[in-house]
Amino acid sequence: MTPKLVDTDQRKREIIEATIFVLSEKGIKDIRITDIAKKLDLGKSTIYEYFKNKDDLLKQSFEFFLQELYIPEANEKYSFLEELNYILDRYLKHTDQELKQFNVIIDIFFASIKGDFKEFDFVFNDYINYMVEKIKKDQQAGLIRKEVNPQAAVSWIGATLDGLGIQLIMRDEFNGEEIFSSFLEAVEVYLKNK
Amino acid sequence: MTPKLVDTDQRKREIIEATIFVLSEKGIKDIRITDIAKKLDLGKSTIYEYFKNKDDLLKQSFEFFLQELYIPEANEKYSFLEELNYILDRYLKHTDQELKQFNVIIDIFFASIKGDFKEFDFVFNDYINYMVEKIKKDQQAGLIRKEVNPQAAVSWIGATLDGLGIQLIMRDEFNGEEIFSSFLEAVEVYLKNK
Amino acid sequence: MTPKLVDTDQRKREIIEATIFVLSEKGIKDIRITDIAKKLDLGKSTIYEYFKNKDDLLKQSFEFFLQELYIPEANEKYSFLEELNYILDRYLKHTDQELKQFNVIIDIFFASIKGDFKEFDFVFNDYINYMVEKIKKDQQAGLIRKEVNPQAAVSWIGATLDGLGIQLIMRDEFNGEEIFSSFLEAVEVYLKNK
Amino acid sequence: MTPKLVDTDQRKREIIEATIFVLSEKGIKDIRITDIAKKLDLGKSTIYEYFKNKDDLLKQSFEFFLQELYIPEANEKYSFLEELNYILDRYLKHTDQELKQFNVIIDIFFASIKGDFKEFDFVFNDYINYMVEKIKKDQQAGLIRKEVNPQAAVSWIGATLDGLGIQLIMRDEFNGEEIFSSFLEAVEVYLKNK
DNA sequence: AATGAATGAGCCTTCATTCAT
DNA sequence: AATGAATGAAGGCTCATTCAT
Repeated sequence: MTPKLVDTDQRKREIIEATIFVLSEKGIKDIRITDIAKKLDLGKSTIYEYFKNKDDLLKQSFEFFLQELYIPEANEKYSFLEELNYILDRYLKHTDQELKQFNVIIDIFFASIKGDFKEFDFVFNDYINYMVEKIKKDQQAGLIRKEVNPQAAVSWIGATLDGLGIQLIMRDEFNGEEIFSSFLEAVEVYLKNK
Repeated sequence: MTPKLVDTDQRKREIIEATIFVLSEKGIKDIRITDIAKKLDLGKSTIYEYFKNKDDLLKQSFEFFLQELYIPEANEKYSFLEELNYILDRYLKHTDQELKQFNVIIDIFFASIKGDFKEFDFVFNDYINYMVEKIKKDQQAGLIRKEVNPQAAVSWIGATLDGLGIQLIMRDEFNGEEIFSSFLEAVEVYLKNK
Repeated sequence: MTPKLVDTDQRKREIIEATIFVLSEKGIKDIRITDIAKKLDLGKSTIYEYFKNKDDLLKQSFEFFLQELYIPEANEKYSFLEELNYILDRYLKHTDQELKQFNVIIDIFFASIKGDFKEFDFVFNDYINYMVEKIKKDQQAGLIRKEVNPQAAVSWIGATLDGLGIQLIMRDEFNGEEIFSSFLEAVEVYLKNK
Repeated sequence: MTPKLVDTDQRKREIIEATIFVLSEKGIKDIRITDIAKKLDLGKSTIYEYFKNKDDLLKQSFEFFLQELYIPEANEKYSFLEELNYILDRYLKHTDQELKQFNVIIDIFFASIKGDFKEFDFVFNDYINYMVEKIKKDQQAGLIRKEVNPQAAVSWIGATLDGLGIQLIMRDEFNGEEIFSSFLEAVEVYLKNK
């Protein structure tokens, strides 16, 4: 029994990573199996050894991408407002590379909306739940007033983040600085308002 | 010279309306000229008598759709907050029919982001400018504090509206009532905060 | 019985003339019924009142065009060499308008070769016969030596004219002057050589 | 890595040859990708694996065809008149197969004139240059008189060859023998005339 | 495990032609 | 006599997917 020359899992991951790369360049509408194969210098049919079909490949790529993306790990110690601040800061200082990644998120987002990949709702839900818990903790710590409905607040604040992310991509002259500080001020006033 | 048997403007409009209908059912990714023709019981080629190509048809359909959609004139008398209230109210009481329309907006929105129909930026820009003016007027009327940067405020508030609209479609159990009132409160506090 | 408002023959001729015009602009491969109708400000279907189909229209247009073209009338008094001279002179001093006409001839020529309009052989045959007769007359008048086979000579001289006509159209820097005088000299030497 | 089961170069060549065959049967106006595929018992889309599009296929087929056709090397030792003789001889003794090939030349020729494949001018130019050089050499060897302008002579002699080739195809009762000898005599007299 | 080659299904688009009025 | 409107038929091309090796 000879050892595997190429780890199948490894190869699978390579394909997924190539998929995400191509996705970030071309977008979901224009991605072609051929592009991915070419990127890896593999035959098209090889991809079908690892994935049932294009949809399967995309789905698994999305999953992988999202897992990599949302790692709220070390942020446990931050308050809700601090984290919001941190997120917007990342929006602001994004690299071109990150901007491209953002495009992938948008693709997943809209595919999810359109029902093509309904199963990705959970990601957004997970994130919302995480933020809701944060607000509750802050309320107990007295950082946020008790009258605020955490679910409701996170819903619209999350919506704003989504909308701002879209603007970030769309507008060439997106004046993040001003907009974010206006938004942050509003959230702060609202959450602490006595 | 025989009188026109079919009003071509009328027919053109029929095609556009059919296009929007099919769009709301299938989405921009899956719309086929065949579908539209079938819906109208027309031959495929007939459509090409009225539109240069698929892109042209979609573009004109989008234009028509958006014109029908955004008719803010009558609202001139409302203040910014009142109008925001009004918009969210329409979100809340939407019919199934309107929900489907929302799907079309998402498509236009997405296509616009993705650069496929860059020309529709203007619609969103128009709307933003309209809101900015409203805030300025309210600031002069003393309804909104002078410290607020109208541009910045409208940017993030608009983003929220976009994000909420998306949630509206995505989530089956979207608790609009609570979310909107939380959002409105935050905006109000922010704009009037002394 | 009211008099005809538009003479049908007149209208038919108009259509034919428009066809030739469009032909000279776009060539046989790219001519469209629509173009002809548009040129005349007529409905497409009107053309079908006068001609069975596109082929019929083209055929009749060709016929008309050729009849107009080859009018060897007054040239009766010229000798063969004089006429050759005259033809080449027209080649040389062609207007842009005539060059376009030449394109039509090429089209007819090749369509005829390709068997699409086999019936136009006769035109070229007519012309050849006309030239053959001229040579014979010149032979009797002692202008051309008796040893020359009129049929054979006209065949290759005609071939040269065809080939030169093609070069005239093809080559932007076609140096007619030199080429024609070389050709004429050769023909003269050959026909008169004792 | 499995060995190639089908030699792609071979297959590409097969497609080109099939294209030329269909071209010789149907002509450029009526050739369909379907025809070529059917001839080879291949799927239409297979052809698109080897050629970018129909134009590309035609262009490459033309190139291949012309390369096969014009191989004048070995004739270096012949004088201009000998070569002319040789060419006309080939005209005369053409097989049916060659006659069909001639049809392909006509197509290329016509397409080239019409500007559809402008790039094939070079073939004809190459041939003309080759002949011009031949005449110059003969002039130095004293076989052709110095007064002859090589460029001009080749132009009209080439034109004659073109025209005669066309007649060859068109006329069922083309009396080559007589015509060619008349033409050759004329050329000889002209080139050597003192 | 890898893939080269092939393809079917399907889409957009063009254009000559028809037919009721 | 004229034509507006509609369309069938056909062609080019794309792309995910298969299958033998």
